[in-house]
Amino acid sequence: MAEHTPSNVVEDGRVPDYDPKTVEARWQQRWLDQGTYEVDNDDPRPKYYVLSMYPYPSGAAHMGHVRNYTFGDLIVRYKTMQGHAVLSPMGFDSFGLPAENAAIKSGIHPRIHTDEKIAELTSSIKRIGAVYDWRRRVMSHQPDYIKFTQWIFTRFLERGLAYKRKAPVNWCPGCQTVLANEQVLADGTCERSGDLVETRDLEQWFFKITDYAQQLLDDLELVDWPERVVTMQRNWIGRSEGAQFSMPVVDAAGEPHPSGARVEVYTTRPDTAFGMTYAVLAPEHELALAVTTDEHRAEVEAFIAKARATSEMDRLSSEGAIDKRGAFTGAYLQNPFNGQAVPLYLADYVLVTYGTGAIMAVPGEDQRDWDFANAYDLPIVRTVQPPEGFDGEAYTGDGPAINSAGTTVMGDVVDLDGMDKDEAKATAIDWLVRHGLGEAKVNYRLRDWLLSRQRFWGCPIPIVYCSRCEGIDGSGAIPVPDDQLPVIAPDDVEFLPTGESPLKHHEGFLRTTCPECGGEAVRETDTMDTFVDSSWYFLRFTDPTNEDLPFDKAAVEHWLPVDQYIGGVEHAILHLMYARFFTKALADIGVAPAGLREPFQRLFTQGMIRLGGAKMSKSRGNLVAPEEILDREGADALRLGQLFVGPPADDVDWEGVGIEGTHRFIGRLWRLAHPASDAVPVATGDAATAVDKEAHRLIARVTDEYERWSYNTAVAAFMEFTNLLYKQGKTDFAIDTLLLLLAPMAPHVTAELWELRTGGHVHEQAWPVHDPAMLAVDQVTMVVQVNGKVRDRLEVSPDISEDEARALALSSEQVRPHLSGEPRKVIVRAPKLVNIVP
RNA sequence: GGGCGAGUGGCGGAAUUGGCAGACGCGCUGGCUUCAGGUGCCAGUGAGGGAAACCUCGUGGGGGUUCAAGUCCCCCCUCGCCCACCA
Repeated sequence: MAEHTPSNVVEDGRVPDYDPKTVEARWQQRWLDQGTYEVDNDDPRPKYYVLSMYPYPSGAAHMGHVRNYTFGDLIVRYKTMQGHAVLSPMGFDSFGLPAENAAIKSGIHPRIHTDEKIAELTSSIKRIGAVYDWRRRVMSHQPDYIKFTQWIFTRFLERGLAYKRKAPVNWCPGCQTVLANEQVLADGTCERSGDLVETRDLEQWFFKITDYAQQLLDDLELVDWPERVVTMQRNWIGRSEGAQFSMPVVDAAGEPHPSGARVEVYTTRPDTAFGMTYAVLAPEHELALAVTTDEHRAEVEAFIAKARATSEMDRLSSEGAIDKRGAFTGAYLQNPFNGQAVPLYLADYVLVTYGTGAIMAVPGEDQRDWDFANAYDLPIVRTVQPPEGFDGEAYTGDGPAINSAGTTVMGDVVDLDGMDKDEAKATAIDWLVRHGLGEAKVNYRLRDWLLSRQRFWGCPIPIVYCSRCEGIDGSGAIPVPDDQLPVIAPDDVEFLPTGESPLKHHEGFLRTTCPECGGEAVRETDTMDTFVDSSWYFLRFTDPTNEDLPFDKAAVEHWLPVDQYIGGVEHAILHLMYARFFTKALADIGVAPAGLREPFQRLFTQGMIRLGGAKMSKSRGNLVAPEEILDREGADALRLGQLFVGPPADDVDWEGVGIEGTHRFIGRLWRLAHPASDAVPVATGDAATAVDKEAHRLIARVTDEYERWSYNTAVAAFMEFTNLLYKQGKTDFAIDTLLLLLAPMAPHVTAELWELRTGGHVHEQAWPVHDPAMLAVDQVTMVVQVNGKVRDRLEVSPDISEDEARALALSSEQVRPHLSGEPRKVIVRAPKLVNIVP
C-alpha cells in the first residue's frame, strides 16, 4: 500500500475527499499498537464488561457479524469515554460439526481448516473497526481451554452433576453410525445415505441441569433481559404443579394383579380424578409388558415395536390417524377415589420422559384424552361444569366440580362437588396424602443435558474405561486425573466418509492405561457438545492465561457479571440456559464466587439479517459480502448504515437497504469538520449562540439515545444537526461536540478529524455533558386545535399562563372561522396545546 | 394447538407519558454546478380536491373510551418468531 498521505493538504479551501481505506487502516493499527482497548484486572476505573457472543469461525464476517460487533464496539467506546475500564474480549467457538464435515470432504484436518477461518474472521472483525483486548483471546479448540473444560467436567462428576446412562440417539443403518440432529432431514432420513434413521440406545453422559430447574426459573427475576427471552426460558423450564399418586393394577373383575404391581401417575388436575375413564402408559414404560394379558400380548408387542422404530420427533409431530396410536393391555387400574377399575392402554401421546410416563386420562377435561376416548369408544364423564353456551369438547377452564363425590377405596367419603378448581385440587391432594397414596408434586419440562457427541471435532470427554476397576458407578468409568489433562485428540487420523468419529479406530488414542490399577484400559471416544465450551468462556476471559485453574476467583469476582451481553435471539434458550447453569454450579462447588448467581446482567438480542425475506445463511448462498463495502465506502459508512436501518432488536432485510445515505453523510461531515475546509461558513453572534444551544440539546438527546439503544434515531440526530450547521454556519464547539458524540459509532473518521483539528485522540476524550442552562428556550410552538384538528401554530413563551394561552388561541385569525359563538369547552395544556370544542 | 411480537407514504423507518402523524434516510422530480456522466449544492415529494388561500381523507379492518387515539379497551384479519401431544 502507498505511504499514508496526510489528509490535510488543501487548495483554495477545498479539502481532498475522505479516503476511508487509508485512514481506517491507520487508526486500526494505532489502536492495536498502543493497546488502546487493553484493560488490566487491577485497573482502578469502575469496571464494565461488554461481551458479544463469541462466534463460530465460519470465515470472513457476514452482515450478521457486522451488525453484532458494531453494537458491541460502540458500547465499548462509549463506556470508555464515560470513564469506565471496559473489558472487551473476543474469542472463537472453534469446535463444531461444520469443520468436521469439511474435513470429511477434503481430508484436511479440522484444526487447519479452523485456524484458517479464525484468521479470516479476525481480519474482517478488525476491518470493521471493532476493538478488543486481543491478549485475552480464547479459542475452545486450544489445549489450554480443552484442559479446563475437562477439568470442570471432572469437578461436576465428583459432585454428582455429571452422570452416565443409556439414552436414545439417531442411528443410520446405512452408514452404521450415529447422526447429529442436524444430519437428520425433516422426513426422518439420513442426509448422506437417504436411509430411514432409527432410534438406538447408547451409554451417554449427562449434566444434571434439572437439579437447578427451580433456581433457573426463580433467578430470571435477577436479570435485565428482554421479556421475550425470559418467557422462552420460563416455558423451556416448564414448571407445573400437580399431584403424583399410585393405583394398583387389577383385572376386569377388580382383582389385584398377581405381581401386586402399582402404576404411578402424574397429573396437574387431581381435582378431575372422578372423571378418569381410562389410564395410559407410555410405550416404553417398564410395566408395559408385565401387566399385559396374554390375550393382548401380540397387539401390544407390535405397538411397542412400532413406537420404537419411530423417532420421538415423528411421534410428536404425527397428526391424524389417532386410532392407530394406542393399544389396550387387557389390564385395569383401580381409581382410588371411587374404586372403579378403568382400562389401561399404551399410547404414544404419553411420553416416558415426562412425569412418571403414565397418566390418568380424563377426556372430559383434556382434549388429547377426549380425542383418544372418541377413537377407542371410551366413556367420557365431565367433572367440571362448563359455562352456559360452551360448545367445545374437553373443558379445561374453571367451574364448579360435578360428578365428583363418592365412597373411596379407603372407605371414607370424598365430595368435591361444587368446589372450584383450586379448592378441589387442594382437597383431592389432601386426601391422597392422608392415606399415603400420593403427594403434591412439581414437575419440570426441562430435561438433563445430554452432552455426549459421537464426533471427532469437539472436546474429548476425559474418561477411561477399565474392566478391572469399579469406576464411578460400577461401570468401570474412571475420570482422567487432573495432572493428565488435557486429553487431546490425535492428529494422525483418517476421516471416514461415513461420518463416524475416527477416534473409534485410532488405536494410539483408544488404548491407554487405567489411572487406578495401571492395567489396560480404553478411552471414551465421545466428545462434548460445543455448548459446554460456550458455557464458561466468558469466565475464562477474566483470567485467560491461568495454567492452574480455569480462572482465578478474584478475577471473576471483579469482572462478572457481564454488564452487557449481545447476541442473536437464536441463542435465547439453549446457550443462555446452559451458561446460567454452569455459572450457578461452578459457584456452588466453590470454583466461581459463591455470590455469582447470574452471568449476564443485561442481555440484548439483535434481530436477524434477512435478504429478500429468507433467513441469511451460507447454505442459501445469499450472503452479501461486507468486504466490498469496506473497500469502497469504508467501515464507518457500513457501521452507520447498520445502525441507521432500524431498531437494533428488529430483523433487517438487507435487500434494498443501502449505505448511500450514511456514506454521503460522512462526506458532508468531512467537508464540514475539516479545519481547512470552507464548505460551511463560521457562524457568529446570535447565530453562533443558537448553534451552540443546539449542540447542547444534541448532547442530551444522543446520550439518552445511547442509553436506550435507539441508535437509528441517534444517527438521524447527527444528520439533522449536520444539516443545521450547513444552513446556519458552524462553530468549533458544535463540531467538537458532533465528533465526540459520533466517535463510538464512526470511530475512524471522527478520530481523523479530531486529530486534524486538535492533534489529540477523540477516543481518549471524556464524554460531553450538556449544560442545562443552555437547553432553555425563549419560544415554543403552541398548537391550537378546534375539535382535535390543528388550525394554527403560535410561537409563545414557554411559561405562558393558561389564561393567556386560551385568550391567544381564541383570538387567532386561523381559528375564528371555525368557531361560531362561544365555545363549549376549551382544554389548555400550556404551553404546548389548546383544544377548542365549539 | 399454545405463547410472544408486529402491521404507519413507492421503500427502511420516526413519533419516551394519549397532545402537530410521516423526523431522518433511500428512491423519485425539478433547478444550479459540469463539455458530459458522476459527485456536490438547493428545492419539492402521504392521498384526493383546488388557480390559490385552504379543505377533506389518512397509521391492517370493525367497534368503543376521550376535548384529543398510531398510542388505551373489545372483536376480527394478515405476517413473523418460539414451543409444539409435557398430562
